[in-house]
Amino acid sequence: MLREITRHLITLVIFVTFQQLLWLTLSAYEDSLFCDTFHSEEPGWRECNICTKRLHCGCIASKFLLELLDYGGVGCSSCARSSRLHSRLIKLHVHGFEDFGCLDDSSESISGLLPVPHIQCDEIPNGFGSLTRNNAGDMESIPVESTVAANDNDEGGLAQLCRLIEASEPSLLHPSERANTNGCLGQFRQEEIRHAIGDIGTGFSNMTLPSIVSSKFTKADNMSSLLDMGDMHSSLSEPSLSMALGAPSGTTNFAPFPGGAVEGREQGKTPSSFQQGQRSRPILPKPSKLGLLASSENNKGSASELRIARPPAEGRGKNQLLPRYWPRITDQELQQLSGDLNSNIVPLFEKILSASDAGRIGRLVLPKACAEAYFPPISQSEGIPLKIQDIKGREWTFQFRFWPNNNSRMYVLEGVTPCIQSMQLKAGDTITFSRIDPGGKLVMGFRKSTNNNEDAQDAQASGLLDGTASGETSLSADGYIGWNNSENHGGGINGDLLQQITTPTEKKRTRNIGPKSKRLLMHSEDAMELRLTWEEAQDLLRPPPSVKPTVVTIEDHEFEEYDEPPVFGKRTIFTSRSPGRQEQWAQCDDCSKWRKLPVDALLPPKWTCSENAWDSSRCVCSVSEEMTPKDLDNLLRVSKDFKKRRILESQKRFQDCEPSGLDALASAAVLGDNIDDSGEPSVGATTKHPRHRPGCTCIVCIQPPSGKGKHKPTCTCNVCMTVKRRFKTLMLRKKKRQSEREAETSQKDNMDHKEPEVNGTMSHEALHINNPETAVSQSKMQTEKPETSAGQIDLNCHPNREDMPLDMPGLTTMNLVDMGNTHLDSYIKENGLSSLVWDQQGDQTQHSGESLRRLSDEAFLASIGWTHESRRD
DNA sequence: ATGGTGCATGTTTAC
DNA sequence: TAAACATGCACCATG
Repeated sequence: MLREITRHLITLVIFVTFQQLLWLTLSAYEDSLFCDTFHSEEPGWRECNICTKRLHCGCIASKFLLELLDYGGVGCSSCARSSRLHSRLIKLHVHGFEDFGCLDDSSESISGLLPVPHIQCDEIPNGFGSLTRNNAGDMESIPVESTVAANDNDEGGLAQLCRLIEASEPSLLHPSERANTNGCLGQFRQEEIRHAIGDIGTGFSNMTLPSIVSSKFTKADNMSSLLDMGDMHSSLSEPSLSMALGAPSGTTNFAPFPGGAVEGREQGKTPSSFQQGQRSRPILPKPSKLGLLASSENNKGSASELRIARPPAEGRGKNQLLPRYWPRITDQELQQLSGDLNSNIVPLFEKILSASDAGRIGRLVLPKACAEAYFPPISQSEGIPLKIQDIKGREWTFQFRFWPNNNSRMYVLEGVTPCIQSMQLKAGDTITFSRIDPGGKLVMGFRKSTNNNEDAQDAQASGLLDGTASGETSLSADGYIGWNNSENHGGGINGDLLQQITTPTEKKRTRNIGPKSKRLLMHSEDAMELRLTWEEAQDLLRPPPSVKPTVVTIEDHEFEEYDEPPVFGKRTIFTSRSPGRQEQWAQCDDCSKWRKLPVDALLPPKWTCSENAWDSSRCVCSVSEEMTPKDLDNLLRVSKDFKKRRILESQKRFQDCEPSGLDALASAAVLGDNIDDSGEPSVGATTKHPRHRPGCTCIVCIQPPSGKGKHKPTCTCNVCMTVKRRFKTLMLRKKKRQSEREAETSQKDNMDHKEPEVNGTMSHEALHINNPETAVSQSKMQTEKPETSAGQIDLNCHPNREDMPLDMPGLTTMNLVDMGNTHLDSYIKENGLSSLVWDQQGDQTQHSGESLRRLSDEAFLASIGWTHESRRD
C-alpha cells in the first residue's frame, strides 16, 4: 500500500514537473503554439490552420522529446512510435513515464500516448493530458480542459494532477490513497474532483472516436489498423465523430441547430468554439456529466455504439436545457428512425424515469426547460391534452399541465401509466421525446435500462440518473425511440456492437452515496424482503453477552437497560412437551441434529454439537438425536404453539395485576406485535427483550406503566384510545365476516349437502386435530393467510360476544380465555370430537393436547378479536 | 380501503 | 443560493 502511494506520488511529482516545464517552454514560445489542425509551411514549423499561430516543433521535441508530425499529431522524437494518428489527435510521447506504461514497445496498450483532442492554440499551455486506464486496462488520455488547468495556479500542479488522476481513474488510487492524497494536498474537494470528471468527460465526449480509436488500436502508430477498424466501425463511428467534432453532418438528417452545440451559456464560455465550429472545429459543449457518460460509454469496448448527447433542437428556451436532457441518439439510430418513419426525426429531449415517474401515480415530471421549449405553451394549471405518438404508432393523449411550485412551475404529463406500462418501463429507463418534421408531431420512445433495479436505485440515490447514470447499458439502437429488441425493425445494427458495459466507478461517485439521500428507491419486493429480514433479525436479538443490564424500576416495573447493543444469536425453538416444563432446542450447524438446551441458554450465531455443554452425551455430531423424526415434527409444531401459549401466560400475568379489559387487549396487542405468529423460534424466555432500549418508541415503551388502576375504562390516553379504536374496528370487521359467513353457509346448505365441507373452516380444524401433519401445514397456512385464519376462529366465538361493549368493565383476560374455552368445547362437541377433551393438566396425548391448546389459543385470540391480521396492524 | 389530485417540502443541482 | 425536481402527504372521491 505504502509503495503504491509512494509510487503514485512520485509519478505525480514527475508528471507535474514535466507539465511545468512544458508550460514554461511553451510560454517561451509565446505565439508559437500549435493546434490540432496545422499544416507545414516550412521545415520545422507548423502553423495552426485556424489561428495561424506557429509552433516550432523541433524545439519542443528537442526539449521534451516531442515532435509535431507532418500529418498531424505529435510523436516521440526518440522512438517515433506514436508518430502517426488521426489528424485531430495530438500525441505526446513522454519519456520518463514508465509508470503510465509508456516506452513499452511491446505493450499492447496505448502506453505513453497522450492524444489530446481538439487542442486549440490557447489551450496548449494547459492542454496537457493525463492518463487514464480504460476498462480493458488500456491507457487512454484525458484532455485537461482549460477550465481545469486554469486552476493550476491556484491549486498547484500536484493537486491538479492528483485530481485529474482521481477523476480520470478513480480506481487508480485506492480509497485510502485517495484519502491520503486529499489529506496531503489539503485542497482536494470532492466537488472539484467532480468538476474534473465533468471537464474530462466533456473532452471525451468531444473526442469520442479518437479516444476509442486511440484506446483500441494499441498500435496507434499503425494507421492501417486504424483504418481497418475504422472500416469496421465506420457506420457507427463516423456520424458520431462528425457530430462530436462538430463538422457539418452530412450523414445525418439531424442538423437542427444552426449553431451546433455551442449555444446558450456555452457560447459565452467558448466563444471561439463557435467560430471554429464553422471551420469544422470541434464542438466543445459545456463540461457536464453527460460527457462522462459519453466517455464512459466510449470506454465500453471496441464495438461500442457512440451515444453522444446532442444539443437540443430549436425550441423556446432551448438554450437553458441542461445537457442531462440532451437527447442521446446515435446517428445510426437517427438515420434508421428517419428512414423507418420516412420523415425527419428531431430529437428533442430525454429523461430518465424516476421512481415516481414510473410509479402508479401516472405523472411524469417534465423538465421545466424542456416542457417550455418543446411542448405547447400553457397558461392554465389545468393544462391541455397533448397527443404523443409512441413507437408503435399508437397515439397517447396525456394531460400536459403544470403545478405552481415555488413561484415557478412544475410541468407534468398526467396519465402516462398505460403508456409506461405498455413500454414496460421502470425507474431508470429513459424516455425520449422527439419531433417528426415536418408536421411537428411528437413522438416518444424509450431506452430500456437493462441494469437491475438496484443499479437504478444506486444511480438514483447517488443522483446519477441525470445523464451520467450508467444504467443504460445495452442500449438498443432501436431503443432510442422505442424500438426495443423484440420489435427490432432491422437496420443492420449488430446488437452486440451496442452492448455497453459500465464500470462501477463510473456509476458511483463519491458524492451522494450513502445515507445522505433519503430517496433511496426501494421497490416493494425489496422493502418486503427487508422487512422480513428485519423481523427475523429482531427475533434473533439477544442481550449482549457478559453485559449485565442495568435494572431500572419505574413504578414497580423493572426495565433492563443494556449499555451494549444486542447481539445476534442462533435460532432456537422453545417448546413445552409437558406442562410447566419448557425446553429449548437448537440445531447443530454441522450435522443439523437438534439438541435440547436449557431454557435460558443463549447460543452464538454458529453453534454445533461440540458446544453443547449442557448435555455431555450429545456433544458430538455422531450421536443420534434425542428425538425421533416424528417427535421432531411435533416439536416444531409445538414450538409454534408454545409461542402462542406464552401470549396467554403473559396475559394471565396482566390479569393477575387487575387489568381491565383494555389492559388485556392492549397486552394482547403488545404481545401480538412482539410475538409474531410466524412460528419462528423465539428468543429467550424474557419479556424484557433487549430491543427495548432507551429511546425506543414501540408501543411497549411509549405506553405508560400499566400497573394497577392505570387504565380505567374511561381512560382516554393514547394507548387506550388506540386499543379501543382497534377493537371497535375488529369487532365491526368480525361482525361483517360473521354475517357473510352465515349467509354463505346457509347458501351452501341449500345448495349441496353431498360434498363434504372439505374447504370449510370446521373441516380444517378437524384436520388439525386428527392429523398432526396436516395440522402443521395448516398451521402454517394460518400463518400465511391471516384472513383464513381469522375466518376459522370466528366460528368459535360466542354469538353474544359481538355485542360486547368495548368498555365492558368485566372484560378480563380470564373471561376471554374462559369464553374461548367454552367456545372450543362447544366446537369440539359439535364436531364429534368429544373424545378429545380439553385438559388443563395436559394429560392428553401430546398431539391432541397441543392441538387443543393451539385451538384454545386461537379461540382466545379470536374471542378478543385478535387475529393475525390485526396483530400485524 | 383505495386511488386520484393538488400542493408542500426536502433534496439535488446548477449557477 | 436559488431553481429544479422527486416525492410525500393531506384531502377528497369512489367503490
